[in-house]
Amino acid sequence: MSKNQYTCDCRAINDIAVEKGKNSMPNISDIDSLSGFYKMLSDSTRCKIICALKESEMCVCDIAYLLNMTKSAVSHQLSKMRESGVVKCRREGKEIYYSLDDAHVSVMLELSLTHIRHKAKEIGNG
Amino acid sequence: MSKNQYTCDCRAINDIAVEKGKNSMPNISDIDSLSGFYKMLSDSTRCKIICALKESEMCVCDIAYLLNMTKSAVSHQLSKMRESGVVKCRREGKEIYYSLDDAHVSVMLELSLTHIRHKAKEIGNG
DNA sequence: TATACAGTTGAACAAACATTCAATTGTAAG
DNA sequence: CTTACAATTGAATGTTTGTTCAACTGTATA
Repeated sequence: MSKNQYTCDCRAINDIAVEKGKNSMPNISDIDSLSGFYKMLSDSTRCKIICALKESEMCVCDIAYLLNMTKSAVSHQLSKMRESGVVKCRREGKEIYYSLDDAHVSVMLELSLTHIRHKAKEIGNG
Repeated sequence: MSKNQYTCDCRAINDIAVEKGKNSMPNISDIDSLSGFYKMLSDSTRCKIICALKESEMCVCDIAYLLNMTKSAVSHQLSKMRESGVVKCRREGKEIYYSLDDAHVSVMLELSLTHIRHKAKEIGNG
């Protein structure tokens, strides 16, 4: 395994490790979906919205009030979340009600929260 | 429940839903840790590094070669990942070997990948 | 039809971020 | 001590992104 012809500026040192990594690497499309999925969860506003909607559906005003934000800011985020299939919505009169459209997401949030609290405790105890 | 005094530009419409959301909302510190944790996973380069290190430890050259990137770019990312406790490292001669320092992370990545593939299939089948 | 309000949308702006580049540190070997 | 190379670091750059602002759409009601 020698220097490759693109942007890498060195030779691989451990050929076997590199080969193993190469073989188990998901394809680009899957990697992009994966990082995109986490990008959706990487903003504190969106995390809060998911936590709120886990309890009950809410209209934009409810969420804006709860999070102390403008309707516009909330609406922009909900729009992104809708595009990526995290939430769905329905109109009822003047209001538009949002709810979670991906059961897996809130389960994962809970799981991660437990993990993070556990890790914080570990660090706390040295 | 009336208009609040900060940046929200409306009244809450469903008081009970808002109250429920409020009561179950994690504290700010936990929300920040949560979104920060996902931010670490939200970049495709970092996802690839985690996938690679799941197989075996690697030095920076190996990773740079495998991902076709410069050592510098890889090193910058590894530095962030080390700070947030995702990877750890050890020196061996001139090389510095990186490995995963958080078993939970690679389990979660695998879980999310399964979820994403399943969802892609759903959409594919209508 | 006019008013009020829920919600959306696009442009603008500032902050965050990933990569590049050049300089530097640390270690091994001649 | 000098050379070579692995790796790190800080500044610079272009891109992405969250929020604001103002204008707009859609629905209910007087």
